Amino acid sequence: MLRCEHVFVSGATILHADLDSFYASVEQRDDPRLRGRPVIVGGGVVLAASYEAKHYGVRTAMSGGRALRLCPHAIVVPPRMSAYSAASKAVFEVFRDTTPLVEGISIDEAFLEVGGLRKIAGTPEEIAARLRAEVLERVGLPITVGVARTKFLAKVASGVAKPDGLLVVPPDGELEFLHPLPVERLWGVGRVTAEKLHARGITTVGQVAALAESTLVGMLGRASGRHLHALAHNVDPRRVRVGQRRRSIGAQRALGRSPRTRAELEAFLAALVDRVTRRLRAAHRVCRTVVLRLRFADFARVTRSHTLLQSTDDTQLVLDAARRLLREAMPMIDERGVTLIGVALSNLDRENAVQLALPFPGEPAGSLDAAVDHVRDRFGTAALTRAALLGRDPGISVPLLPD
DNA sequence: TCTGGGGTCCTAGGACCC
DNA sequence: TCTGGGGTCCTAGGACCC
Repeated sequence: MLRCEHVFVSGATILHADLDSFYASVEQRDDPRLRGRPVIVGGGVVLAASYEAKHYGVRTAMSGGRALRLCPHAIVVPPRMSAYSAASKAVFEVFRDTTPLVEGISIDEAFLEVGGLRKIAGTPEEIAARLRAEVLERVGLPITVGVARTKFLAKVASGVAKPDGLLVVPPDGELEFLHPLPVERLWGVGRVTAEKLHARGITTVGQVAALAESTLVGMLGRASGRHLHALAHNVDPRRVRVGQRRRSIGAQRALGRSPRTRAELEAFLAALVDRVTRRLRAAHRVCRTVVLRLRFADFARVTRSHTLLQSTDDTQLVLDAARRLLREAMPMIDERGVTLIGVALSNLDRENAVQLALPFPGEPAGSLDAAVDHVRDRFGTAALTRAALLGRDPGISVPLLPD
């Protein structure tokens, strides 16, 4: 019988590893008095709840008041972000000792590709069991692992196996596993989408799979419809990718309901910009778009953004842009009352024609024609306009060519 | 039930370009 | 002077995830 390596690789070789109630588990690990008891991390809002608390219906993102009504004897502890960050680093070390192909999804979950390790490390199931034991031994935290042929199914499997579980979905049992599950298990189905589906009597993945893609697109829009159609049939060709970079960096602050003066808002804004640009520089990255986020008393949200001509990691340049956005938003704030202010930096590391044109203004005037030709040929006339705008700053005029 | 802080991706219109 | 099809970038909003 012929056996070749790709037969193995096409089996269930993707692990989705997910720490259980991560923040709460770290608290229980570090304080023995919390073990076996309902623990809530966070104050005004539940950031994480131990399984003992979840048993009473406490959920992440629930208000603290409601959580305590559901579970009056819960122990509420303030978050210790640095402890969680350290625990996450230690767990990711275990991941990377297992396989070099690790794709981090968030602070407490990752995909691991183990298809090439069969000869040296055993079957994916054996590797997953060992991974769980090692995370417990080296970091002291429970972790659930789902194993499947696709990323999506591995994630569904870990969700079903929680807490402290291991579940392998064999390639010949995928749809039997998937189709009886409620639609909420599908990645990308939240409250709004679930309600739309429920309204048409659709509650299981199997019912979604029975619909034509065009029907789903009609109900949910193009991207969501196609996405859901594919997932319901377990079509997910995404590979595990190493070294995915963040696409935005942000910070925000809830303000409560009391009215705020413009001076107060400016002070909050400066603190947020300082925080976020420090993180930007620590990551050795630059941004080009500054986003101001606001939330009003009625919980409606708006964003206002400005894209700079040039990428930067400079606190003052970002703050100048953020201040302008805030100033323009003041009438809205005065009218509606602001309850949250945030700053996000996006368009990270996006080089464009402007930057490529940058060296040219410093060069002898004779090379400007060559610079203009170069920019226009490579990036079109629009890029040339931007290059010319930039060229004005250093006092050098780049001639705009008639098209 | 009265809501934190950190993210991702998609849509849609307008400006502009080829 | 009026016209099509295809593309990018910017801005704003929204759903969703942990």
